[in-house]
Amino acid sequence: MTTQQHTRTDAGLASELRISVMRLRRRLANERHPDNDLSLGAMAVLAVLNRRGEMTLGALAEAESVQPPSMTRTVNCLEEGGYVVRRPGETDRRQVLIAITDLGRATVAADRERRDAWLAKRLGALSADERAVLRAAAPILERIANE
Amino acid sequence: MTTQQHTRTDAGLASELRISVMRLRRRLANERHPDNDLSLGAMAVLAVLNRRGEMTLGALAEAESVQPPSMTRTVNCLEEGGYVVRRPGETDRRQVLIAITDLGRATVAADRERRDAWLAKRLGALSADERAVLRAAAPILERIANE
DNA sequence: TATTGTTATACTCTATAACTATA
DNA sequence: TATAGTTATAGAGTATAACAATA
Repeated sequence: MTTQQHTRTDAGLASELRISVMRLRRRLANERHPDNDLSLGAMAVLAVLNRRGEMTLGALAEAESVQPPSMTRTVNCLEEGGYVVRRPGETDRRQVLIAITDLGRATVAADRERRDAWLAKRLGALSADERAVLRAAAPILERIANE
Repeated sequence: MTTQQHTRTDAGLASELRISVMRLRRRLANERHPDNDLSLGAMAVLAVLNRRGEMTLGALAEAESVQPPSMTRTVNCLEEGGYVVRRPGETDRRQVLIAITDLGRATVAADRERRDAWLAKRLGALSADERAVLRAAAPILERIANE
């Protein structure tokens, strides 16, 4: 009985979460950063590089849970814009090391400064309790997504 | 000081949430339902129709926060599969009313029964506290997305 | 041979603009 | 004219398969 109730509750929660996540992501994807032409995914890659330093393309793909060809495309965009540079791996020349540039770092910093205006504005409209809930939820969502 | 701290915290939260939501959504989109060939969005539309009854295409588009052409496509898929039926509006024949069929209802029911196996499985692995956090977070995310 | 990354190709979901039918 | 929906077209983001270079 208790188990069944849990199951039902989890199914409902899964459904609700799924729809919320889908919709929120769509809204976020439509909110573009005014100062640059980078997509949501590209900005996320830039943030990873900024945080973790130079990485191989493969490691970057794994960190973002995408396939290597997708990451190649994203990195191409970033490189064309001068946000990152590629260089061949030193010990293994099949690898490609990707590093963030000064422009990339400045972009991340500027972006963080007035980051996610759309979302932050809405977060600001929430109560402190609601924000606390989201703050607790974010790492759980992250963990689920990375499993 | 307090304000600044809030701002900083909100920016960080926005960033974290954004990345979590993006990634989780991508994972979810890759998890297909084994019994049918419906996309995540199509299943969501079916769920709305199941809950709210017959709706016009425009109302459905607004409910899902997509543009009418996108909804036309989704409804085409659903209609081809026999999950919904179209009929012209009675008072206004420009409108198209979309209703869920028995197959559609059965699909929603079956889907709910073993809904979101991927997500529910992961939710089941969480602690009760963590599930409670997500249960509280889902409607907040939903509200943010619908604003 | 196995692995790293790239190229080629295709699919899904979304959008905007132009069009049709009705009001 | 204005509105509801559709068709046509395009763009972003993702994937798989085939390929190149290196190990």
